Amino acid sequence: MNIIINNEYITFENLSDFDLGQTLECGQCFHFEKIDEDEYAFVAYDNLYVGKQKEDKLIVQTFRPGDVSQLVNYLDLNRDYAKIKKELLKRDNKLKAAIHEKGEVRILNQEFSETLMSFIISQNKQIPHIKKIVADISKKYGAYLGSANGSDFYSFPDIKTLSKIEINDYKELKTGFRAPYLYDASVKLNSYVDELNIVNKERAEIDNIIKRDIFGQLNVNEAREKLKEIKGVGDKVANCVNLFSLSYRNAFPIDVWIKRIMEDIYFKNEVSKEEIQEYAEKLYGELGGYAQQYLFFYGRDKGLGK
DNA sequence: CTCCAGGCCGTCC
DNA sequence: GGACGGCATGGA
Repeated sequence: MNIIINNEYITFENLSDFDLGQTLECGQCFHFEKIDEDEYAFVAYDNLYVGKQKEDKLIVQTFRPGDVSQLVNYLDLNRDYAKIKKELLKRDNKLKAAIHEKGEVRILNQEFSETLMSFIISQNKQIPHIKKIVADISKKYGAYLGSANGSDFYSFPDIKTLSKIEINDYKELKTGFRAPYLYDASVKLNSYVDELNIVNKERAEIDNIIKRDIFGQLNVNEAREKLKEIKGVGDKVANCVNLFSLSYRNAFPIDVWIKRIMEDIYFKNEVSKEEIQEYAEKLYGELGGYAQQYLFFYGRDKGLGK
């Protein structure tokens, strides 16, 4: 991979095992819009990016001076996915079709607070509606970041701002029964900031400190239980946060889709979530998160097990 | 009109 | 500890 910086444009050359569209559309994040063929506007932390990819070349427009390494880390571009896929196929050749079709997905390293709130919203909702609510919350409480293709983009509200949002405010944003859950999450997020005595820090740094000092010493099971202290967070939401934000690549979230897909591919009949969890752990081990995402995206696209 | 959505909670046994 | 209904809202 080669990186060239020219004013507000960052160009990545010789990319491998990466597709921006696949990475954003696979269901791991909700704060983006497709604005043209192979062109996406996406928000990470308090940055807006507009990326256009042609084969192994990606050009990203930025909207304020920032650290390139932040974007590289967000997109997980410094990891050897060829090696991961090779190892996964060695463990289980049944992943072949999924990896062949969706093998250019990368697992993002997203901001903890936004990922947590987004996946609390995600329960019992379809992806387009999750995206709408995330955009609405950002528009109402976040900061304006820039415009792309006629649409305005806003940051997801930071923790300090979240702490001022009341249950009824969330209800007005059509979050329904999730409103008290979102409120409780914002209280917990704020308590982390207080507990760690984080003052006067930049947004990304606050995120780093929470990840390091609250979750850094925990294994994936401990982190999941810690997250479940938040109302409205169960096994599935917790594992999504583990995988897509806290970098536990062995987390294997089980939702209605992955359950049906696993039953279709491996079991040929209905099995419990616990059984699937155990099976995935044995089969994929520390690479479970990658396998889960290839399977989820592939299966959802194919309508497997519907 | 019905049924379901990247689930989880409270209550029941 | 396992099963089950309820839950807000929107789209098929």
